Amino acid sequence: MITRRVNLNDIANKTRLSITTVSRVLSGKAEQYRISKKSQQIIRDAAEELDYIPNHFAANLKSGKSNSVAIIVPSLMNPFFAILASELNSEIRRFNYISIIGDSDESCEIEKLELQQMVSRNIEGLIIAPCGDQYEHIKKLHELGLPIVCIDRYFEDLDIPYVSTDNYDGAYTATKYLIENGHSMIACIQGVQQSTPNRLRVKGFKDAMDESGIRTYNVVGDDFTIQNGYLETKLLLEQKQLPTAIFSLSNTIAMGCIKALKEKNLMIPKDISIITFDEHPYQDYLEIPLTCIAQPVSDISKIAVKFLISGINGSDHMINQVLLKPEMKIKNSVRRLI
Amino acid sequence: MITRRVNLNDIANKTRLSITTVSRVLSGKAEQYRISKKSQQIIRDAAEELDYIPNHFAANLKSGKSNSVAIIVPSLMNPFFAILASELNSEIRRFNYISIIGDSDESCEIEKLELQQMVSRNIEGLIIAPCGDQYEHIKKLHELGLPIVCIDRYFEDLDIPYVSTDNYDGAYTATKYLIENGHSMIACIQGVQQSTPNRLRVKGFKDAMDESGIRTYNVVGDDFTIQNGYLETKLLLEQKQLPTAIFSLSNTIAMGCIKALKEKNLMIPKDISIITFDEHPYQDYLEIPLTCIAQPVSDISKIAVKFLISGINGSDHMINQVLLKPEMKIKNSVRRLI
DNA sequence: TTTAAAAGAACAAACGTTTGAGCTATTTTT
DNA sequence: AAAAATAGCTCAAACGTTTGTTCTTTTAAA
Repeated sequence: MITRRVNLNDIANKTRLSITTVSRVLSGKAEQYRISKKSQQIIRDAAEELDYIPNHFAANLKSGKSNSVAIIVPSLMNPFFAILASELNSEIRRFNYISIIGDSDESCEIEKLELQQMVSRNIEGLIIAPCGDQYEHIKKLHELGLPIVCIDRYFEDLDIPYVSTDNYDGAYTATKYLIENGHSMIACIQGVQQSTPNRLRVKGFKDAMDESGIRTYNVVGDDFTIQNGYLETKLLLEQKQLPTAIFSLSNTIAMGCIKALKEKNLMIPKDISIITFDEHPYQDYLEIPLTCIAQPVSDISKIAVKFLISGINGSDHMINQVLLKPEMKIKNSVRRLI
Repeated sequence: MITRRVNLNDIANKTRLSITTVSRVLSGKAEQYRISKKSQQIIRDAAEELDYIPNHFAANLKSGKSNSVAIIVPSLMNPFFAILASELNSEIRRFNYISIIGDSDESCEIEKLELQQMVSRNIEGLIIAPCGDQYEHIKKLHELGLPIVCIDRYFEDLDIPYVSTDNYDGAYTATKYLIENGHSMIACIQGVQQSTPNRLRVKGFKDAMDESGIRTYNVVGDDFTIQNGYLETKLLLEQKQLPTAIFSLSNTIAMGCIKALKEKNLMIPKDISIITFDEHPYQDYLEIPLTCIAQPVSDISKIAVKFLISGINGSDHMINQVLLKPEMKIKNSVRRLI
């Protein structure tokens, strides 16, 4: 800014009242400190007239309250996280907090750096979908007293609050559904292996398979990206024995999957069936709407913010680690084989 | 935070050096102020050991540099803006700035409020896709010296820098393409009417129609949402005389469009052709990949950030209002009628 | 050897708020 | 009429940095 911003001092000078009084009126503490209605009006008018915009930095320096929280997700390019971040952002704003959004690009190093930057900006809380299984830096902050809520990805054996989907249940349900429809040659394309959701989804998949006495199955892949879905599907299609169904562990993977199938002129669900984790608004407009395990993104956001705000206000919830049930939405991408 | 954070004073005490010296070393001004290598090392070691994280608020209060900029878009739910915000976010980070992302929800009131909040957080710059044609609040900030870059939507008659697509050209090209393919009954579904891109797209559409001697055409709609695309298409399909082609002015509108057509069992492009503004990664996976006018989102982001950083550094570009040519990507959604 | 310059580090004020404590004038209670 | 309470407001320190100036010590030049 070229021109100096108007500050409390300017208003104090103009109104011939003290900075203290002005501060108290403008920060809503007028009643508490018995400032007369008249003075209040004078101050408010002056503030209005001078276009006063408070300096949060100065305020925070003294009060310790920054009114900002951080949101860190592994990739904003992934629509799942983009939508999540967007919902969190507006939910947080409802509590008069501002959010600083960070993208760790699936890198623990970047995650640490971003976290540092955000702490140095005096965030009062953190909502994070950690990118891996490294949690030292997060744990340290938690122990320092920073309210933290993990979303989507979390650490099972830490006592950091989290809100996520019941990934095991979702994967188990999806797999059972495939099996019930007569599939037994099922390939599973996974995402980031060391992430909790991925582990649990794979576990749900395997358990369902095992329970049904199906011994041979493939679990491949290593990233929640279109790219990974595409490449892994390509590879799967090279095998002598083609799978009759693919279980994709994210919407991005599913997209890559579809692309690879298209290239081979394989039809869904005629030639191969697909079921995927995640719902995406556009999924319904695909050639074949995909049967999916929809995560309750809105609920996750709302609960996460609720937990965080409670934490900030020092009133922790009794339970603060929740898994919400996902919903299977049956469309047209799974063929009935029996 | 429960525990007090480590500050410069703690490090000064530990190293028996002054706060000033510590500050200078840790903020990279050691050489400039001739701090000995030895002292530098001592200080850096101590900082490391104590887990020092600088307090940006305090730093900013003195220096005036907040190292943060604001990004405000009309709706993060719209993938176009979500992707744009995401790209801007990472581009800005490359310059060691942090971005605060805001969502004005297509409301000028919210936009003003957010802007206030951000200014009070001492942002050094602003990248905004303003939601309407109201610009007083933005102009005021600009005159106060805050570097601003408009993206996507902008004000033609202000001298605020902007980076956007050549919307007129895109719309003109798209319309001509439809006409060349023998279409003459063309409906255009628009978005927010008072936005510059929308106005120019409509103008491009009309000019192309007029030039081709086509006098009758429909321009309907009022929002860049799936909802709007859906409803307007529904209405269009109620008419006695159906259009042979629809020109959708955004990817969201196109989605609504497709939904309405599906419900009526109309096939693209057999029964009706579609061309749309915006490209979306998922668009290619639709039943019928949509022919579209792709905006150079990455380039827009990079140029916008470049302009902004120049502005912040006080070195304004000669030209700072640019329109990038969009690219028509021909897929399969337009039928050749002749 | 004296003087000047350079190296190395510290002082202290400032940034714009918030906040506990204190002050004066007025009103209420005794 | 004196004492106590209340209303209304101000003082001044503090938050954790940055920064222009100043101080001391060492090194180089005369």
